Amino acid sequence: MACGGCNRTAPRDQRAAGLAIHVGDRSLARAAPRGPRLHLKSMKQVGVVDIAREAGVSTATVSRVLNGSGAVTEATRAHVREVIARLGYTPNAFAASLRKGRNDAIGIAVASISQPWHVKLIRELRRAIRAQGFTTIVYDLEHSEEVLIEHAESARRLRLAGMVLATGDRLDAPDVRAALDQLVETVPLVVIGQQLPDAGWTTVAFDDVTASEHAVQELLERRAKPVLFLGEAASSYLSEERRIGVERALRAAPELLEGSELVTLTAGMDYAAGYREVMARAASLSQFGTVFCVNDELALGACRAVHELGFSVPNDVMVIGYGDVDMLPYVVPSLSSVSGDVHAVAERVVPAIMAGIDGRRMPNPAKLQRRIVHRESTGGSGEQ
Amino acid sequence: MACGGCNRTAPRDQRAAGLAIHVGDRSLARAAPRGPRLHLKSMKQVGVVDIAREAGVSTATVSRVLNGSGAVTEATRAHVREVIARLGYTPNAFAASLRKGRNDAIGIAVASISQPWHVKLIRELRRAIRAQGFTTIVYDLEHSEEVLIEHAESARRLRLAGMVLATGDRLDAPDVRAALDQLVETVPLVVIGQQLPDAGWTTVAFDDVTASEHAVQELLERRAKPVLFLGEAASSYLSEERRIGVERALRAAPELLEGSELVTLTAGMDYAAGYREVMARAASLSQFGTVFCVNDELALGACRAVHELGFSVPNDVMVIGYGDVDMLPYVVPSLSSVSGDVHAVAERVVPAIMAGIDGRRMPNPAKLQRRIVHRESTGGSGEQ
DNA sequence: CTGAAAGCGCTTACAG
DNA sequence: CTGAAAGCGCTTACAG
Repeated sequence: MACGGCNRTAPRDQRAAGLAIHVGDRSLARAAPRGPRLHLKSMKQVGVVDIAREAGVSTATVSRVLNGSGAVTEATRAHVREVIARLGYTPNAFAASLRKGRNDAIGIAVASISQPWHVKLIRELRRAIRAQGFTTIVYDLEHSEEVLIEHAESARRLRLAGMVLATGDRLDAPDVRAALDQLVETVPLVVIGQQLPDAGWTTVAFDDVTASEHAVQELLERRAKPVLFLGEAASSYLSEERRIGVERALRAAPELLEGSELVTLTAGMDYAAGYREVMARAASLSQFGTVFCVNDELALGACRAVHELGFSVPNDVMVIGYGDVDMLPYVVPSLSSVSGDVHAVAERVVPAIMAGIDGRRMPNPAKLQRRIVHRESTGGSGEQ
Repeated sequence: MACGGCNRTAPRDQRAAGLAIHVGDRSLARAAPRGPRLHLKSMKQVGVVDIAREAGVSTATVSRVLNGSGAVTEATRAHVREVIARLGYTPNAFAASLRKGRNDAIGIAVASISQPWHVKLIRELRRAIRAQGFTTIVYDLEHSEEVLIEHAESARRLRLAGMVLATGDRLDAPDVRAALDQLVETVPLVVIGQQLPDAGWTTVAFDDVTASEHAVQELLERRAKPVLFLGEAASSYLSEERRIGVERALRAAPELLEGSELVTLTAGMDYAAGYREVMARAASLSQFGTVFCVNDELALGACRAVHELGFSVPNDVMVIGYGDVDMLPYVVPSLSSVSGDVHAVAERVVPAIMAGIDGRRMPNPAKLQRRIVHRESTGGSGEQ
């Protein structure tokens, strides 16, 4: 397409008719085409050849200046930089990565960015990964297997240098497992939170069984009554680990285990679910000494329900969550939680992913320990 | 590098010595080199030529099958697909984008993914953008100008099809403004939340002045006492808008304006800041009828402080936030908030970004209206 | 220290 | 419906 004002070629229509793009194996029909693309400020973008011509050097020299590689005279370097700035040149990341045969980006995929612990983890990992000279790209799985599979496909297409996957959702559904197995063929992977049998990747995990067991032991010392456990064993690996720990602690006192209730949630693990499950037990709530929740959102909802039912936290029933998000000290009553240190996670993950990039496979590090933080909702003190 | 087991060439060392990568204008020294890269499962990755050879067709046909473009016999298509699956081929996104001269990804940059409203917005935008046949890429600005500038640079290098930027932080610092002006030269941009003069992009915003004014008017009807306003005018555009609305409502009653305090926070707008500012006013708290916060996190921290000081929310002082995040109905007392609909935002943003991609510039749509949600912290009822 | 030239893996007119 | 060939914008041996 010719352009009146200049002798350059206009870029092709960005949104051609009937074009289909592939996401995973499905193809999404493209929306109806719009008119041909008008031009923004500039037409054909400037490239290394334009810089080279204008600076009177070769493209090789421009590239060397761009990448700080090879030796270039300080004078040449300064001159090329000046031309780059003057022409407003931005390197094309695709061309560079294609030629180099690698991508310096590492993916960080988390179960949900609406969970504050995952956000903390993302930021900690980003910092640690950048310190190694890599960039990062964030993936929000929205607790969806379909989205995970899609992102795994995207990671392969983008030839990511590595991938970190943090989720408590089960990864053993056949199609999910297949997607991960395929991913790990070409992209080094570190999974945070769960170990699958014969997995071709490194796993970093907390010892949730022990943490839950200890937490319940401490709570039973405070009040020797049955426990109401809220988790989602069906699709959640972490719920299962935590349930096992709770059961283990309760087995020390058979009559307590007898009276306890280990709920399997099926419709989410958010504020509403915690609220709903406790409200549904209005009649039997007084038999429990503790509501033990697999995350802090459930715990907050549970507290609200206890309050609405006319009971007191912690005088009538104690409540504890998992994750220790920033908000907990500020709610009334302040919420107790089982805490996991993101810094410790990042310290294990980064060497493992770097090893993967170097073609080595690092063995799984020892499980990380969690810490129980008692606040008002379990009678307080202890620490913090 | 030769490889004993196969006759293919090993990929180059992924992490060469002394290599530097560029982020913005700085170059990060790469960590010390490790040993040469060992191979994962496969060596040279399979490409279209391998598929073409194995299938007995041309690379053009393989490409057509891959993209669903052009006409291909159903038999050929099926055969090529079989070969692709058998050889485990994944297209190289760099090569495709380089050749096509475009990227079908749209960036979504938000001030902070630790704020639930932004997470809701990301998900709503992702859904709407995908429906248009584009993929998305999430950027977390961490409330940092430096990170924003970095991401703008990244967006240009990646030749993103478009960019959506949602932040209440001021964008008028010279280097930030320069980065955005440069970005918009090549990448269509839509900014959510604030209008800058002579901006080359479309803005979608709420009418925060009016919303704040109305909210304070309603609260003054409930209790005609001065207001404690918590915001961060220095670096926050949204704080300023909201402060103006609050002042406007207070001007109706000069003695109330007189007694009110409009605080300019300087160290963040999180739970801790809300808590700290109210605690610092232990002596004077009883003079205020309302604590008006520019976000929900501040409001939660403020509630806690009121509680610790021995006052009651809402009987002694009312508290209201901004954003209406999911948790608010579940805290005690449940928190009132000024709500903004992410769906309405996405409905304005997507056509604007599509227009930008088509080379058109859409005028700013009318400001969106917010809704005041009264819960227990302002005396409840009203709605919800 | 610098340049000429090949090539990364795709897609797309163009020709048949 | 299919193929041969050019070329997207870089980087990198290689030669000087």
